[in-house]
Amino acid sequence: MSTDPISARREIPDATVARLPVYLRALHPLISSGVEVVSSEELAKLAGVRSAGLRKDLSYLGSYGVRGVGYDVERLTTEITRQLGLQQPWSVAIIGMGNLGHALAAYSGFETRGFEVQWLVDHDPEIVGTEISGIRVVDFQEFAATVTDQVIVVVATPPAAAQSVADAVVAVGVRSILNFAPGVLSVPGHTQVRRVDLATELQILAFHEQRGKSESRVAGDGFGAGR
Amino acid sequence: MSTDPISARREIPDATVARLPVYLRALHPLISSGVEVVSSEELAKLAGVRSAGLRKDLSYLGSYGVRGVGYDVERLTTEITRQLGLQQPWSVAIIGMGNLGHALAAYSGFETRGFEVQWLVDHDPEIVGTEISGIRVVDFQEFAATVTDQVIVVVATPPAAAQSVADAVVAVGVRSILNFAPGVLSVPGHTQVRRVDLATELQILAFHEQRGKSESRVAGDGFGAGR
DNA sequence: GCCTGTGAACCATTTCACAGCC
DNA sequence: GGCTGTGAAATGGTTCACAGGC
Repeated sequence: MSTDPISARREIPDATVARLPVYLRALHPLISSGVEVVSSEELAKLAGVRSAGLRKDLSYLGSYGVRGVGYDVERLTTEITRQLGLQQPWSVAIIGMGNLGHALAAYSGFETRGFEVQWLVDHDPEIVGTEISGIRVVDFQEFAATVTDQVIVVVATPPAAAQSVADAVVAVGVRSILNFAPGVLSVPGHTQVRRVDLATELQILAFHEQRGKSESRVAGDGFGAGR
Repeated sequence: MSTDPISARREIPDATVARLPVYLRALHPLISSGVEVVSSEELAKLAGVRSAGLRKDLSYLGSYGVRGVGYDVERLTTEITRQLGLQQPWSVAIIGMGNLGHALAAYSGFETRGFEVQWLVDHDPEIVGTEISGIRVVDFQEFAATVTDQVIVVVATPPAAAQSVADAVVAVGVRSILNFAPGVLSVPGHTQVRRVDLATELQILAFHEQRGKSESRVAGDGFGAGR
């Protein structure tokens, strides 16, 4: 089934994959402050998970800890980065330059996290050609003509336009979409879509607050950790 | 193993709760177009899930379908709305009026989905007092002085400020936080936090694209549905 | 006949607990 | 002694398949 060039023989569970970025983020300040070794207990606290869960997650990547000592911060960072495929940066195209598109374009977290915004796309002739955050806005034609491999498309259009944008980018060969527009996108089976929806998140919070069920939960997915 | 055994009347699984907003959204166009009855098959397709899963989810709410017929669109909408606690609107406070805060303030999905932005909060004196999307920006003091019950706080500050903002709102009695700032917030056990993080989402997409593992997945959580 | 509601089987994930190693 | 790595148990979630009711 897998035709893996290098390692990656191991099947990493989806739930673990979803937490790796959190670990990566938690490791960053440790590197910056010169910490060389971290225990599963400490890192788990920083990442908001339980130590047993963290150890199990990391065990899927291989044995990068030292018993009785902990994990080498730098090596662990390298390894997670490699596993996520973030050694070489990924190109990002943001489609839809409304309020949200603007905000996403200005988001500084891209470059530091292995992504590079390479296209800002809109169909409004008033906006096309202008510069936002130092990047020239292009129309869809130009995006389609210059799009390369290893690209992730961020859909930040109004809901009504989202599906046709999705169809268009899929037609151009894009296989990964992050959808900020409300609603479910219908795409062919080999395309991945992740959805980020403000109203959904608020509604889930509302449900739990309404019931006094407010147990601490660090969202998205992941084994909760108290406190 | 519930913490409070007695009030655990009808326990709706977390995974189901996370999908109810999606169903609600899928029902909306049906109502608008006057459809009165929908089958689990049809609604599942609209929501991007499998029909068996949809039926199981809805069964936790009670028996609101009719065998041989389907679900009454209006009644189902009412019931999900009720379960999510969205009959009376929730107040939302957005803290941090940078690019993202602006975009969120302008987001039109709030009102139609049971939420009302009641406070825009920033600490920059240049911004406090100005109007954004028709709402006056206040400082934290004024927010703290006027905050009511049933409020959800959206944290849209830079990462460095997020934890202290969280501490401050928790101190004021807030128990539900939607965090857009990268990083994990540490809060007391009775507070719920959901996290929305662009970089995390992109990294998960990168992982899957890197492996040819691009199977269609409707993100967040939820049983996937092909097509 | 058709479509819901649901026990039972199946599968994924989390937690436990401890063996193994520094 | 301390901390990782991991089988095994427990939990939670999804899918199956069909009984039940219109």
